[in-house]
Amino acid sequence: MSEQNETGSDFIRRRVEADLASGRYGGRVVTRFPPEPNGYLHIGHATAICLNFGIAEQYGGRCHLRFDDTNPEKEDPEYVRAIQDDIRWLGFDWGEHLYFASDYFEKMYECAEGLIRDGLAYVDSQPLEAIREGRGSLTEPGVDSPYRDRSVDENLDLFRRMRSGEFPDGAHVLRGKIDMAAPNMLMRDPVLYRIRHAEHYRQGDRWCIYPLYDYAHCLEDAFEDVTHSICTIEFENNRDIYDWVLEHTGFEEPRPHQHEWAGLDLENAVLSKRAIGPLVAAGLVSGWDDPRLATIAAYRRRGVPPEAIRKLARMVGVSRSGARTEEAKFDFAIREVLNTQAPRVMAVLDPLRVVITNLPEGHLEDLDAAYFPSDVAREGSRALPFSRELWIERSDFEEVPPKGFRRLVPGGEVRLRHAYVIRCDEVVKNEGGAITELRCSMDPDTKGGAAPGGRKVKGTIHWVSVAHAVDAEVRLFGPLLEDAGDGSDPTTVATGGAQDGGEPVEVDITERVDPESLIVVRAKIEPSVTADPPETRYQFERTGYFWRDPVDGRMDDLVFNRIVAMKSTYRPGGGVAKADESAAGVPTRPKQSKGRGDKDSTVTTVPKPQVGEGRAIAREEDATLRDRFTRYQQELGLSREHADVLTRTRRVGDFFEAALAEHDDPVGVAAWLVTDVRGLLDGRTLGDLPFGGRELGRLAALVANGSVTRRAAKDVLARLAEQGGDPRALVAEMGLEALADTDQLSGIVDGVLAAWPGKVEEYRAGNENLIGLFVGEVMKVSKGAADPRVARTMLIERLRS
RNA sequence: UGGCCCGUCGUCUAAUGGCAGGACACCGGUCUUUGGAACCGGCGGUGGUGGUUCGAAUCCACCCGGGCCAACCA
Repeated sequence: MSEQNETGSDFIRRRVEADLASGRYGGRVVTRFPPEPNGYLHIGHATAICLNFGIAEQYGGRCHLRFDDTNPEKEDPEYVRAIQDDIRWLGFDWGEHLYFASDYFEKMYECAEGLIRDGLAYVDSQPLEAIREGRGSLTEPGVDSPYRDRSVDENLDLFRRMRSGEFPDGAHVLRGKIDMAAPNMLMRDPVLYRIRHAEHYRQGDRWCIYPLYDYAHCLEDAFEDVTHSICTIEFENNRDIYDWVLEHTGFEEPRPHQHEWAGLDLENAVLSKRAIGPLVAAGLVSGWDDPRLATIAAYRRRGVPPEAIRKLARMVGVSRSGARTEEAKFDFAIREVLNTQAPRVMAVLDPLRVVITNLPEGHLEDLDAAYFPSDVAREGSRALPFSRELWIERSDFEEVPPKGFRRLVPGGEVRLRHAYVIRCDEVVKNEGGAITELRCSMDPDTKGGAAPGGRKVKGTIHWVSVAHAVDAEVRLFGPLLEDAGDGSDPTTVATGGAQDGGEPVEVDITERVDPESLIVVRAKIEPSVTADPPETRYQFERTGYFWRDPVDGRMDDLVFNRIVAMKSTYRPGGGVAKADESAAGVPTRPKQSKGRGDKDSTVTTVPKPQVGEGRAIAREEDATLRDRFTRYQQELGLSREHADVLTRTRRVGDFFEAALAEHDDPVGVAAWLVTDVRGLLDGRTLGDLPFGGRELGRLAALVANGSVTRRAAKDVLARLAEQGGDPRALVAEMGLEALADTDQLSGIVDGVLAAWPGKVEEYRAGNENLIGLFVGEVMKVSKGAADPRVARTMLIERLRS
C-alpha cells in the first residue's frame, strides 16, 4: 500500500516545523505523554503516544512520560506500572525522562503564593454549592465571591494554614482572580487548589492541599521545558487558563503551548475509563486486559502486534475534526502486519468427521507442509500427519449447497490442503437427521494437492487427522456491548422521550454486555503447534490469526485467542456474512454505521436574511452606524451585505472611509476590506493591524492603475498585516511590479508548458480543468506579477496550436 | 439568551487561492493448493445559499449540522 499518508505531515507537525524554522524554541522539540495513573491505557491513548513520541523521534527531540498524579483519591501504583509496560510494548522509550506531577507540588505551591502576592489569586471560603452557583450559567455571567477582595496578607495566611492542615476538606479553596463574567466558563475564577485530607499513593500524607488540572498541567509542562503540549480537542476551552497561569507565574516566551487534536474514536470500542472500570469491578470481563476490551493490555493479550497499532495511528492521521474510525481499518492493519509474519497451520473449530474409505485402518503418512504460501518470502515447513479419519469444518460441507459454494457437496470433490483430493460418497446421519460423518474416497494421484491432467478442483479446505489432532480451547471475540456501534457514551443512553426532553439517563453498563461477545469453542488443531514457542502467532488457514492466550494458555493448556478473522469475500447465497461466522458458527450481528449528521435534512428553501443580527442591533443603538448603512448602499452603491459588514462597528467604517480618501472606489475597496482584510485578521481586530485604511486605499489604487496585479496585491496585503509599511515600497521590495512585458510573459508561458508535457497532453485530450494548473504555474513562476487574464489567453492559444 | 471549535467519497484523511488525491470499505477482473495474499480496474466527495476573485474545498457573510464548556476530576 501507499506510504504517502503514513509519512505525511499533519497540522501539529507543521506547527512544530514552523517553530523549528523560526527558531522559537532554539531548535528544541519536547513533547510529553501525561496519563493519570487511574486506569489502564486504551487504543486512544496509544495513538496519542504514537503522536507525541513520534514527533519527538522525527524532529530529534524528546518525549517525557509524566504521570499526572494530582488527585490522590483515584490513583494507584498498579496503574503506574501497567502504563509503563504498555508504552514500552508499543515500542517507545522515554529514556531518563520519567516524571511525576506530584514531585512538583512544592514548586507549584510557591507559584501559587506568587499569584496571591500579585493579587491574582484568593482564598474563597464559600461552600461548594455557592461557588457553583456564583459561576453563573452558559448564558448569564457569574457573580463575584464575597471573599474575592480579601487582602494579600489574609489570602497568604489562609493559604498557608490550608497547607498546614488546619482546615477540613471543603472549607476553603484557592481561586484564580480572572473574570467572573468571562464568556469562557473556565475563566470564571477557576479553582486552583482544594483541601483533601487523603493518602497520596506517592506522597503519602505530606500534602492536604492538591492542585487542580488547569493550574497544575501547564506548570508541569513549563517545569520540564516542554515545547509542544499536545492534548485532545475537549481541552480546547482550557487553553486560555493554560496561557493565563504561565503568563502570571513568570514563564516568559518561549514557553510551552497547548495544541489540540481530535484523538481516536474506534467503532465498537469502549474507550472510557469510566465505562471500563465498572465492568472490571463487576467481573463481567476478566480484568483490564480482557481481550474484548480496547485497552492496550487487552490488545496485547489478544495477540495484536504493536506494529499494527502504530500502523493504525499512521493510517488514521491527525486532525481537529471529530473522527470515528471503522473497525475494518484496524482489522486491515493487523492482517497487514501478520500476513508476512504468521506461519500457516490448520485448525478445525467446528469439527465434522470424514472417513477416507479407500485407505486401510491404521494408515499414516507424514506430509511435508510449508508454513508460508509462495507469496510470502519465508522458509519453513512441518510434518503433517494424514490418516484414514479426519476432521473438517462443518461449514465446509453442504448437502444442499447455495449458489457459488466451492466446498464439499455430496458426490463432489474438494482438495484437502497439502494432501489429496477427496470425493464425498456418502452422508451419515443420526436418528435426528443431523450429519455425523462423511464417507469419502481419495484420489492417490493428487498427493500434495496436485490435480493432474488439467483437472479443475475449485475448493480447498483445511483438515486435521483425528488420531493426531490436539484439543484446544479457542476464544472468539466480538463487540463487548450491544449497540456499541453508535458511538454514544456507553454509560448513558438517550431515552428519546419527548416528556423528558430526551436527556441522557444513566444506565447500568453491565446490563449492556453482549453475552455473545465471547464465544468459546473446542477445536481440533494439528499437533505441530505443541512444539512451537508459546508466543507464536499463527494463521489458522481460512479462519483467522490466533495465538495462545498469555494468561490461560501458556503452560500445558492449549487456549487460543482469535486476534482477527480472515477477510472474506464469500457471501453464501448472495447474502452478507463474515468469514468468522461461516467458519465457526458465530451468529451474525448486523453492524451499525453512523455518519456525521443528516446531510439531507439541511436543505432550506426559505430565503435567509444575509444580515447579521448582532450588527443590526448595533445599528439600532448607534445613529452613525445606521446612517452609514443607508449611505453606503444608496450613495456608494455597496451591496447590502458589504454595507452590513462595514457597519459592524465604527472602527470598520472609519477604516473604510480612510481607504476611500486614498482611492475613491467604494465597491472595490469594500470588497478588499470585507473579504481579504477580514481573512487576515485571524482572531485580531482591525485595530490590532499594523496598517490602516490609508494603506489599503493606496494598495487598491496600485491595483487599479495596473502597477500590480490583484493576485500580487494579496501577497502585499499579507505582508502589511504582518509588519505594516507603505504599499508602493513593499511592491518594489517584494519585486511584484506587474509584468507588462509580453515577451517575458510569453517566455514564462512556454516554460510552464514545457515543464508539464503530460498535463498538456491531458488538456488537449479534453481535460480543460487543467487550465487552472497552467495559470497557477504561470502565476507562481511570476510571483503573481503576470496578468492572469493575459496568461490564460496565451496559454489557450498555445494549447490549441 | 453565551463563548470557542469542527464540517471533503460509506469511513479516515490530503490539497495552506491554481489538477479534488490517497487509504480502508464496497463492487468487478486476473492469478491462486487459503473464498487469504498479490496485481489490475471500477464506484464514490467539498453541508447549503450568496459574495469576493481571472480562478474558491480554501477568503467573506448568512444559514444548517456536529462537538466542547457551568467537578473542589483529568
